[in-house]
Amino acid sequence: MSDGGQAGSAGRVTLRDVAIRAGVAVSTASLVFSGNRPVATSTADRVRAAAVELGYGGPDPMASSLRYGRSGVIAAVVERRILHAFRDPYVVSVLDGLSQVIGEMGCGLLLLPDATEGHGDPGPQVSRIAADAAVFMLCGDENNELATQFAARGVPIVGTGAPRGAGIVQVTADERAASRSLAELLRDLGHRKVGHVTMPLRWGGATGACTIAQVRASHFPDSRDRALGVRDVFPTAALVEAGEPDFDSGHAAAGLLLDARDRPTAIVAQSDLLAAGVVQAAVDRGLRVPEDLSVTGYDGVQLPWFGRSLTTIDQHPLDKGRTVGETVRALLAGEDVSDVTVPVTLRVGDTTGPAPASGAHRLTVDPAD
Amino acid sequence: MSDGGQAGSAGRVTLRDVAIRAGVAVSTASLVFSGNRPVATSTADRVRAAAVELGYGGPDPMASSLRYGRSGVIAAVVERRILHAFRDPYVVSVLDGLSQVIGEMGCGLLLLPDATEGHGDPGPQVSRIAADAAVFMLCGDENNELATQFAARGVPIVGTGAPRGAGIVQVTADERAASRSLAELLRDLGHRKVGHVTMPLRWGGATGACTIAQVRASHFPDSRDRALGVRDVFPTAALVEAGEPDFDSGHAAAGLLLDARDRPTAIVAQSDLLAAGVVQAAVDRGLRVPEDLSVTGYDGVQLPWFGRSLTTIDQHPLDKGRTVGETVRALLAGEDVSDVTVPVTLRVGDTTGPAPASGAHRLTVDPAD
DNA sequence: CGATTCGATCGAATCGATTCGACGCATGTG
DNA sequence: CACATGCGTCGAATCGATTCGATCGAATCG
Repeated sequence: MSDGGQAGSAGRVTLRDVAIRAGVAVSTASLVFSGNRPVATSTADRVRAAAVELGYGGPDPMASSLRYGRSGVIAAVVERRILHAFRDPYVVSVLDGLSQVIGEMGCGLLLLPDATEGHGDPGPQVSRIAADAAVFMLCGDENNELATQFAARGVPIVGTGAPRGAGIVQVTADERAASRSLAELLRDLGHRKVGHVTMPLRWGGATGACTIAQVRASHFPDSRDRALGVRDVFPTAALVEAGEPDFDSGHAAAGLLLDARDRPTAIVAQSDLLAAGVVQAAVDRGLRVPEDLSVTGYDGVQLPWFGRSLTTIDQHPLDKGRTVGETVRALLAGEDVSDVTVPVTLRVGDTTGPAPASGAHRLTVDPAD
Repeated sequence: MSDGGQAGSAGRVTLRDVAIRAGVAVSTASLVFSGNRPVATSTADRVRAAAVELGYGGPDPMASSLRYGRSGVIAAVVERRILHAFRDPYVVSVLDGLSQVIGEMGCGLLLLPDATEGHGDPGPQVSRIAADAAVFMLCGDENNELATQFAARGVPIVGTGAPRGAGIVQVTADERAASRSLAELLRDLGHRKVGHVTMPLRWGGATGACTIAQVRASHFPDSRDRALGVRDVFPTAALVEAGEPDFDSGHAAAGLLLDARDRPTAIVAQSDLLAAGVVQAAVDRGLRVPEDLSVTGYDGVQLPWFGRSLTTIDQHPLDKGRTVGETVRALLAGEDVSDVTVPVTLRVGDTTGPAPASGAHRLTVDPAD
C-alpha cells in the first residue's frame, strides 16, 4: 500500500522521466507542479498520472533551490549545545515566534549550535549548508566566525543584540532602561542594599563575585546593559556573575549574596530562570519572599513549576521572535530594513515588596543550618 | 574593513569569476576549494588570492548540493509548536544528542514543527526544503502526511516509535517492560492502590479520567505501552490522561486522583515532567512524598528546579539521541540498518517508599489484592 | 476566406559547482 | 634520442528543475 511505484533500475525518477511518460516536454511538466503558468487540464492530469505511476515525489528541492535562488532554510545560531541553549525558556519562546513566521513563509528553521564560544573554527560544515538568512541569538559581541562566513556569502543576518557588525540588522530592546526601571521600583520600595546576579559575562566563566569593570568589558551586550541599568540606581550594588544562565547558577549566585555579612534586602537577577534559583536559595535559608527578600527577574517567560509570579521585565519573547521573523521576511523581500527596538513591559508580581524595617532586618539565620 | 570586494554589478560572484581572475579553468578553481584532487601550490594560492580580491565566499551550497546529491540537512519533525515540544526536557535532550552526532557529520538540524496534529495538509512548504534524512519524534502512529512526503521523495526516515511504516527505521525501548518494572517496584513496596497519569493519548485531549479501552485505541505507542506495563501489575489502577505532556497537566491530573474518594498510595506518571507536577499536587494537599504518597516518573531528565530525585526510568535521552544520529549516519552511508532497541535503567530516587500502614489510609482496600 | 489573436506547448539556455576522461609538459629510463 | 611515466590542468558533460522567447494550432473577426 505504501510502496507504489519503483525507484528501481537507474537512479531516482526525475521530472524528465515523468515528462517522457506523459508525452510532454519537461518544461510543461514543470509547469504542472509549479503552477507558474497555465496548463490545459487534460495535459496536467496526464502528467500527474504519470507522476503517480512512476512514484515521482515532486520536484527535487535541491535542483529547485539552485534555479530559484532560495533554499527555504533560515539558520538560527544558538549558543553552545542545544541542551544548554534550550534550558532557557526565553530562547525557546523566541524561536517559537520565529518559527511561526518563517513557517508561514514556507521556510524551515535550521538549528546551528555555535560551539566555538566566540573563537575558533566552526568547521567547514557550515559552508556546506544553504541558508537564505541567518539569525543570531544571544551571542558574544566579538567577531563571530560564523557571522563572517554568512556575510561573505551574502546571506542577510539578523541579530538580537549581537554580534554587531556592518549589515547586521538588530532586533533589540532598551535593556538598560528596562533594567533601570526594575531598580527604581526597588528603590521606591525602600530598598537600599541590593544584590545583582548577572547573566554570564564571558565564555566558560564560573559563578562568583565580579566587578563593574568586568561588566563593562563583557562581550555580551545584554548582560552589560542590564547591569549598567541597575548601577544607574544602585551604584554600589553587590555583583555576582552566574556561570550559566540557568536555575542552578542563580541558586548558587544568590547563595553568595545571602550568606555574605551584609545581606541585601533585594536581589535583581538578569533572567527569570536565575531569579527562580534566587528565590529557591532564599527559601532554603528560611527567608520569606518578599517579606525578607525581594527578587526581580527579566524576560517574562512562563515557568509553570515556579509557583510564584515574578516581578520582571516582560520582553514578550514570542512577539520578539515574530518580529525577528518579520525582519527576515522583509530582508528576503528586498525591502529596506533598519534596526528594530521592541517594547518591553514592567510586570509587578508577588516577589517584590517593601524593604523590611531595619529592625526586622537584624533577623539572622544560622548559616550552618 | 568588512566590505572588501564588490558584489556590485551583475549578480553574485561565482566560481567562474574567480577562475577567470586567477587565469585558470573553473574545474581547477573548484579543486582548490574542494581539495578532491591535488593542485599545485602556486596555482592554489593564485586562486585563493583571486577569491579574496573578489570577495568570494566559497562554493554556493545550493549548487554544491545539487551536484553532490546531499544537502547536509537532517529534518527533525517535532510535535506541534516548538514552544510545546521543547517544554519537555526529554525532547530537548534527545535533540541535543542527535545534533551532536549529525554536527560531527557536518550536517545541520532542521526543525519542522508538525502542526497538522495527525491529519490535514502540512502545506507545500515541506516539499520545497531539501533534507537528506528525516527524524520523527513523539508523533502519532497513524498515517503522517509529512512522513508520506519524505518517503515519496526517497528520504530515509528514522522514528522513535512512530509513525510506523514500511522503511521507517525505529529506535525504541521496551517501554512496556520498563513501565512494568516501575509498577513491580511499587508492588514490592506494598502499594496496592495505584493511580496512573498517562501522557496524552490523542490530539487535543483534555486532562481527565480515561479507560483502558481508550489507552488501547491511542495512536501514541509510548503512552499506550507504558500504560499497559502498569496494567500488567495493577490491572485496576485508576487512569487519568494528561491533556499535555507538561507540569501543569501532571498537577491537574494528580489532583483528580488525590481528591477522589479512594486516594491512591502511589502514582505512576508517564514522564518526569508530569511526575514533578504530581509531587507538587501532593505537597499542595499537605501530603508527604514518599511517606504518604509514592511517585514515579519516566525519562530520566534533569529538572534542576525540582529539588528531589525522582524514581524513574532513565531512558538516557542524550544517548538515545546519539543513537538516532548514528542510525541516520548509517542510513546515509548506505549500510543495512535494522530497528534498534535502546537500553533503559530503573533509577530509584527519594520519591518512592513503603506503602503507608493500612491504618494510616484505612479508606479502602483494592479488591484485586 | 484570409488575417489576427490568444492560449497551450516546446526547446534551449540557465542556475553554480563538481567530476571524469583527455591532454600537455617535464622528468626519468632504455 | 625515442618512449614510458606522472603530475597538473583543462573542457565538456552532468546534477534536476525553471524560465523565456518562439512556435503551432485553433478560434475570432472583418
